[in-house]
Amino acid sequence: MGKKPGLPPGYERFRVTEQNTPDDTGCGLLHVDMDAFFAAVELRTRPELADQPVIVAGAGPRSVVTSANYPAREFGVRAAMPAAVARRLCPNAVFIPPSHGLYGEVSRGVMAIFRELTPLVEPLSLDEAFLDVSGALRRLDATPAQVAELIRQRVFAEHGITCSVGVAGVKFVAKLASGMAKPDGVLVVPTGQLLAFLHPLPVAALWGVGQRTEENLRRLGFTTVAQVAAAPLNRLRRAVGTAAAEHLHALANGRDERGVVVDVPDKSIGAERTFDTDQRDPRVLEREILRLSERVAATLRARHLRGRTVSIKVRFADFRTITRARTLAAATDVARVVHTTALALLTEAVSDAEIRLLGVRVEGLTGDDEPEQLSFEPDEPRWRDAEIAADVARSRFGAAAVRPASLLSRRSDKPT
DNA sequence: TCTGGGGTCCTAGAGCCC
DNA sequence: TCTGGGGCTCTAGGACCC
Repeated sequence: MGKKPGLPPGYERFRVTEQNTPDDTGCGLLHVDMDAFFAAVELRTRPELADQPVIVAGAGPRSVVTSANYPAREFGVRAAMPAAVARRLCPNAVFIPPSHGLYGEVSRGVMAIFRELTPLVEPLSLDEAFLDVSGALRRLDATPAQVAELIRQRVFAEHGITCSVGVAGVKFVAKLASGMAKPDGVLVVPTGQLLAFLHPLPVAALWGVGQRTEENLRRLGFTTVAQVAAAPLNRLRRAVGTAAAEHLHALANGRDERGVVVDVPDKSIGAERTFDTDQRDPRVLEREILRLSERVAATLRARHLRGRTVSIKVRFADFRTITRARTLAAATDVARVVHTTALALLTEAVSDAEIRLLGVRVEGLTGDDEPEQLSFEPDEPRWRDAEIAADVARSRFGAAAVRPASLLSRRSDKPT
């Protein structure tokens, strides 16, 4: 969401229309991206708002825009923009709080449509996925562009939202194309025109070039993809480091060997919270660390994972951010262990400072069926049993059914 | 304008082992 | 015994993505 839409001058020839069908031979990779996904899902039940600016954002004083429909974007509203700024830019917009459960539901339905067409589906987030349809064309009796159109028709018919599709022979070009096809369109980049498509674009079009890297590249005189493609690797390395230089050079020359990966394993599980107002009370901070540890451990158990490294993130009032990590003797999914470690890290790293955000993350994940190393915490198995029992109670009676005693009282820090 | 929350990947330094 | 270097792991921070 929040990608830069729009077609550069001269790129109409790549768009699929009734009059124009670019050659899609060998273009088996599709990138499908829902248009203004969260806002579009909300508009299904409030169609009378379709032509008005609609912004999905949390209600807190520090919330940001999660999604904005196209009328709102005309006022300059973008995803990740502070909600207060969005309100100033577009005072007449309708603000809707996000309903993440609903978006997950719609997302599962859409992904199911993709999987009916091809087993090679790689979801990137709730609202986008790569599909490799090259092996399914004969069975579907269709070209890649026709599969793209079929997907769009079915997603709209069954879920009432529009999506855009990029069709190409390599992944990142398909992704670029879907962004340019927005809203509600299909773009095909014929294999023979890959470089003609890529080279006029600004460097920021390349996957992995954000604000900082763009600025570094610009300082060295690189503003277009063509310039990066022609650059000596050594000069690029100076701008962006070894790995990024090789990566960008390959992409700029249209090389992207990555295939569609169906099962991308989780590398870490985390949770974080920005306080409505900065906090320095140790009791508030300790309770938040406990709450976050509980959430992270519950997610680990739900996904049958354990992790060996516990890390915390602390963002101070001045936005300076630090992280601290500790690797345990054995992988864990027990909140008690995550909490004890995270709290120790917090106590060592911070004393008496105004804190804006706290986060807890567990990394170095393995499956919970892998052979267990003995923990140094003798009570860990008992804590684990107790937490699993609490998981069961929560699944039956709701999330509030079982909570640590220290999370039950006091509304002063407004637990969420 | 003033910056959420969930992630991944890369770099660089320190410490350790061989 | 001392030293250097390579490889590995851990840690911290930064950039990026949606």
